[in-house]
Amino acid sequence: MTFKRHTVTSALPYANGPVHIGHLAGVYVPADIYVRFLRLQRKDVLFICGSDELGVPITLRAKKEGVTPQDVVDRYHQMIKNSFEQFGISFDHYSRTSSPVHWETSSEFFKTLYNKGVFTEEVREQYFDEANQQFLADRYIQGTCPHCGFDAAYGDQCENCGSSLSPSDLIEPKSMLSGQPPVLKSTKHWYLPMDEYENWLKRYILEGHQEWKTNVFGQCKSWIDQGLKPRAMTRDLDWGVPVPLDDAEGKVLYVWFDAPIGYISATKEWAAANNTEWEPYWKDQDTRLVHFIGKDNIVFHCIIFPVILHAHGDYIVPDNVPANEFLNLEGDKISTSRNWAVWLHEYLEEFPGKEDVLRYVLCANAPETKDNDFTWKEFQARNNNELLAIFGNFINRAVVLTHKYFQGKVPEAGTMFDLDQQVISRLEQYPDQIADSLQNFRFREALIQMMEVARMGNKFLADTEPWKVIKQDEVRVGTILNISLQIAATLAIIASPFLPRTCKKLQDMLNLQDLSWSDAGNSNLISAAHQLNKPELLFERIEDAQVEQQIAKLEASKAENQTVEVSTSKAEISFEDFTKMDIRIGKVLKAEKVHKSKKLLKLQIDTGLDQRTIVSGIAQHYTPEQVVGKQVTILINLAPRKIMGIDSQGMVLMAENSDGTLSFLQPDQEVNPGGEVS
RNA sequence: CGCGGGGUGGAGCAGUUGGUAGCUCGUCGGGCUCAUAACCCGAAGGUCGUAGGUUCAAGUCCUACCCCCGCUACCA
Repeated sequence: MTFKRHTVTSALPYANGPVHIGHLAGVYVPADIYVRFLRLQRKDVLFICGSDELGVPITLRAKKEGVTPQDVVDRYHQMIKNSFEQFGISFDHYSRTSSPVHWETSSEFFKTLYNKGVFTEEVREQYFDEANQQFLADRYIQGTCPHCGFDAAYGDQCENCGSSLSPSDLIEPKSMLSGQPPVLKSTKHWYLPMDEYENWLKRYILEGHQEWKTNVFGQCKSWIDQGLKPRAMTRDLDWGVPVPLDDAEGKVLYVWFDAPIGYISATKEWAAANNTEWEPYWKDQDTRLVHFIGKDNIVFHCIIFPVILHAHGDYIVPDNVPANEFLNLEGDKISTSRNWAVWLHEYLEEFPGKEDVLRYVLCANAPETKDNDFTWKEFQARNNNELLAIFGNFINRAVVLTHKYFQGKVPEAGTMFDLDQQVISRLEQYPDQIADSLQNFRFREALIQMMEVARMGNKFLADTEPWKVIKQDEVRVGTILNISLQIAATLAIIASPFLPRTCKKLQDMLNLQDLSWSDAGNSNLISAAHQLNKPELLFERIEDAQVEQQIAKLEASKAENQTVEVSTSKAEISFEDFTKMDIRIGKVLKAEKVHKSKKLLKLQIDTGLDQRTIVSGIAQHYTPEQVVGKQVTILINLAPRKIMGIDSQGMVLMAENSDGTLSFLQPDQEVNPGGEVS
């Protein structure tokens, strides 16, 4: 099927922090490469994005900082928008979900579905935090797990034993906002009955889109096969798009309902500003809709949003959703809260003019099939050994030699040798190959092929040695350089989706304009006697010092994390309270893993008084063999508790390090079992 | 626990229907020199996560297990 136009979206960044290299590698760089490629093919393409500005975390952040949610999103929206622009992500329009157009659009969308009778209404009991006057999402409730007794289980899941919970399962629930016990209150919500769309989804994805990436397809298949459940499309919250119904006071649209509609709102804004129609981009069957996202977003873009669009009836659904995996940084997960990231706005300041270098590195190392790692050493190596040494060097050789021997005028191609013919015919094949990779979202592969063209140019020069031939045969040198410049010209086209700024420079140097993809591979792209401009270097070497500085910066934030994470002290207790605790030294006699548990070890301990069983959550830090025979400190008069069906009679005291590792508290000399701690 | 993706020489990836393990970068040695040292020649480096199994033959098929990441928390 050939498409008449393309609507390309990239995931809306959440306006709760700046953009980092993980976002870029996963979503924005590939999306931008794809879009620039389509534009070069002179396709009708619209590239849409915007800030996601609604939802709970922003309200929490605002509260913490003592400002309004609007202040928070204004700050980050501006910051994100600017850094994208400076970096060269070529959105046709970058909007935000707090814009009036978006509120109207998502509100109308909801109303349409409501009027069509798509939603089901349900009243349910939900926990409510009275101090904060708000309903609590499952994740904001903590309590004791009914299965393993872990006292910091969340309302949706216990991190200790892994069982999935609902908030009402928790023993002694507490609000994580106020620390107070929440109360149950009934509330009405509107649900999207996803189960009713299972057959449609099966046809749409499982039969219709087997070409989707394996990670995406597999995830969708698993969701559909497991059976879908109705999902609430509204929330009790004061920061969001109000539910446009009479009996919906204090309720807003669920962010995953309104956020993808943000793509549509942004399109409307763009159309209005450009005096054109928005509807073809969302409603014509010959439009190809593509969403670039990260792997955590798959279900929303592949299942929920398509169901919403389909239920509405007027809209097309995504034709592909190329989701990437995640990028790590120097071996650790990127984390906003731990400041373990390379922030785009900082990169732009610290590496001015090197936007393309980052694009190149992130594309070459993109997490297309699995999580990958970004290191500054690799960044340096790819710049120095690939961009500079292979790409930049070839261009420089070709242009410098042309100036040297022909005053910058493109020489005539004379008699072609076999080698020349071979190079030309390979040159002709590359653009189609690269196009094929790009169309199938294999950006890494496309990038390698593009670099092969530069490599081929270098090899051609080395094989033909014009600097030697010039002494005998100037006409032959003319032919050699003519061909070299044709290769350079093709590079100026096929590299431009990846390296837009560099290729702009290159085109200026070659004195070429208005190139399109179909010109690439043409062995007569630059005609004889065409005047080139002066050579200038496309890349500069990145020195060790620059890279070391970045690594030092990261180490500094790592060090900072370690000092900050000491938790504050607990409330004061009386001496009597203290003496109530019977703490003793014991010895581990036996240890075994608790079946079906990740973290628990069942320990048999000699307390001096008796031998008893204690279940301890240390399996991720110690193997059973390591703990047998160890002296440990135990609280022996703790009320027994059943954990995973085992009676645990006491608690082994552990010290926790800032990185979460646990170690035993041990006396520094052998003490007999039963020895008291006081 | 469940489900999805991944686990191939130092790094990033290919490995089609099972038949001597390849590519790019890096490392070491040599050649060449127009160029911000490209290109050529050669070398080192892999128990293809682990353990079984099927087969004349398995990275490739089957079974069990281990590790990393994600989803059910609005972190790409």
